[in-house]
Amino acid sequence: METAEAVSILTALGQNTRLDTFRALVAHEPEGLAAGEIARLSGVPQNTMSAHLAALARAGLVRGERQSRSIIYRANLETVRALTLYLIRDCCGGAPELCTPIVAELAPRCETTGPAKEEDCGC
Amino acid sequence: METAEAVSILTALGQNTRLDTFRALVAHEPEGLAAGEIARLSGVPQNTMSAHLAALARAGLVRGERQSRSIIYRANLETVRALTLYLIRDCCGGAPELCTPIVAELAPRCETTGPAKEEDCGC
DNA sequence: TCCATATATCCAGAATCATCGAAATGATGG
DNA sequence: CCATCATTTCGATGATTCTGGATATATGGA
Repeated sequence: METAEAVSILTALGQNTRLDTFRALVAHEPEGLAAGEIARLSGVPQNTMSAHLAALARAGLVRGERQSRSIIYRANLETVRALTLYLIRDCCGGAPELCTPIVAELAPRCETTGPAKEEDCGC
Repeated sequence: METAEAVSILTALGQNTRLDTFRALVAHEPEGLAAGEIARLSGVPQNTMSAHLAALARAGLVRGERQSRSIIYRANLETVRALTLYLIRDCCGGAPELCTPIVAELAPRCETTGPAKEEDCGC
């Protein structure tokens, strides 16, 4: 991932309404939510929410698909995965002390066989 | 981490100059860089960079320490670690298909014993 | 004390963003 | 075709952010 793309994703998530919206969509995977329902759940006017959803979509964080009258939005976890790996790799390249604790915390199973060595860390 | 804190970190990194600056500081760990040197490397006026560094510091992403005349800034990887775990856990809670591939990609060693089971994933 | 260096703060202009009322677009059923 | 519903687009307003010139503060040396 290029830095410019990371900036756009970080900017999209760096706003309260949008981060909340994204979290709501993640929580409603895989069914998704209609745009109007998202707005109603958040107590935000529909056109305001529409603008935020467009921003999230531009960053590749959500995708909207027309389904009859409604447009169903769904979270795109692949983008979060790419952003996460960008952050970890970009940091881990210069400082492996970041990668190891994250892996250790996410996959405690790996701890029983010892933490991953630096040269095995995909960073 | 609360969502409000995550928003402030994401906002701080969601700006080109600041993300570049942070990356430069990560690359110069653990010595750090003087504020003026950062500005010169980026070709950004000194006072503009000072404002960006203040924003990064407010988000806990960097720390400045006076050393004689200069103020040496250093990246705070702990904040990136916390943000990363927030993103993964917040997403993984609703969709474990995010956590597993990240762990698999970061710690290939864990793959040889099979990917972590969902109930073992710290998400 | 005076000067040079290094950085932060103050301030203002330009640009971008968030918000929302009003109107337009698109889909469905009668 | 018309009425209705769901959503987006338009347009305007207020708030925030980015930027950089000028100034203030802090440190160290002569």
